Amino acid sequence: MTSPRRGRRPGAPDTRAGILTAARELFAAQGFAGTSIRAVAASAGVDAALVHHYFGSKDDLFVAALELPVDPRERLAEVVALGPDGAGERMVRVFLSVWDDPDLRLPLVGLARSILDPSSQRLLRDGFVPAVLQPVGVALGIDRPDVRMPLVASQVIGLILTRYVLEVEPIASLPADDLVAIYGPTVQRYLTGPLS
Amino acid sequence: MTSPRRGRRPGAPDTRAGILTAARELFAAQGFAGTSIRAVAASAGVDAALVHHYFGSKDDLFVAALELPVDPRERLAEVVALGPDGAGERMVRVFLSVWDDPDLRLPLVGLARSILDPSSQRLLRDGFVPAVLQPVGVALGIDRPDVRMPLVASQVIGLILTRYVLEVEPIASLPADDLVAIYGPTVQRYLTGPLS
DNA sequence: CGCGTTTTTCACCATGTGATGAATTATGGG
DNA sequence: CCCATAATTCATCACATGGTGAAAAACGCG
Repeated sequence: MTSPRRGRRPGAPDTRAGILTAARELFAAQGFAGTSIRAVAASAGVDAALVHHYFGSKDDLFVAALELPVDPRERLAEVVALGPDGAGERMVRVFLSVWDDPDLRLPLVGLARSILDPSSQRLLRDGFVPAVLQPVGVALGIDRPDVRMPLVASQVIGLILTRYVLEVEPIASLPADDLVAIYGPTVQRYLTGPLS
Repeated sequence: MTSPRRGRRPGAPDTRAGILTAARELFAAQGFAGTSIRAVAASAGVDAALVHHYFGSKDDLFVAALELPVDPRERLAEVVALGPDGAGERMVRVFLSVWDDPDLRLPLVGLARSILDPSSQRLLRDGFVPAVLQPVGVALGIDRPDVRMPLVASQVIGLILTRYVLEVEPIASLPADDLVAIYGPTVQRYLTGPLS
């Protein structure tokens, strides 16, 4: 395609979607700090000013790129519906299936890379844990959800990071069923089992 | 103190140590990307060129700042010496005590913040797990250390991040003994217990 | 067809970053 | 005391970044 010196491209190229795709890939691969707007633009085949046009600031691009098309609470509702028995395995299975969804993987990896960034770490501590996980514990009717759900988080975070971000073998490539069998009992104990 | 326009300061100020301290604090608080050499210099009360003088590049400063005065393998030797029974609790206790050491906290937090940085993530996947953890599994004589030690890592990483970096309550403030009681059985099962 | 709007690039800005080299000051040994 | 060396700052560089505004091209509606 021959680009004009300026101005609108002919046809209906969805450059906005192209930018989002490029952003998701780069944020996942390189993290927020390691990804420049120019890199996103180059990867999308557009000029960097167009990124600003569509998304405003880099922060706004990040938010748009990492927007999940599903609400994790809906997926976790499947866990709650059947009560606390066996909830450990069901939770692990839900987390794995969410992460194994091709449409969600890049945004989720991009999000994961940002959790240790001081400016973003409250996303997890003050967002995900209280707003997503705690209500699950409450809905399950478990004892002390305020204590137990963070324990669940500590294992789930470790599992997700080692499998999908850090790619530590063999965790990275074990079948989901194996991981459910391994981690289900851990999560179950954190939910309902004895803690000492 | 009135600084001269240029030149050596009188006396024996250990500006090199001051720079290292400032670097440790800032890398721990803001991560590598969020910490500039000028910020380190300002915090140490010196000119940024002095940071280059003593440490060379920013990468070299990072390596120097995060150098641990202890070899974690020595601390983990205490775990190994008593064999696989009870090794779960001993491991959790060692990790907590290492992290609770005031001299080690800042370098460790700085390191932790870098584990999800794509350029550094191999430190953990190809460094810590095979070089530090795997030999512990081998020395303990457990079955399948190549599979089990990464599982241990997944929980230890989750615990350390939620307690010391993300500061998720109540994990962040529970006494170490409570955490040993909670996480010891998990690590023990990953070491020697049934995985399915 | 003309025009307003949308899309897109070019040109540029301010600021910050990691890094370099020269000038200056202090120190200690001969 | 002198001088070589080490420590320190100033001045500067090349480059990169997020961001802005104007000019140009395409589109679709009246």
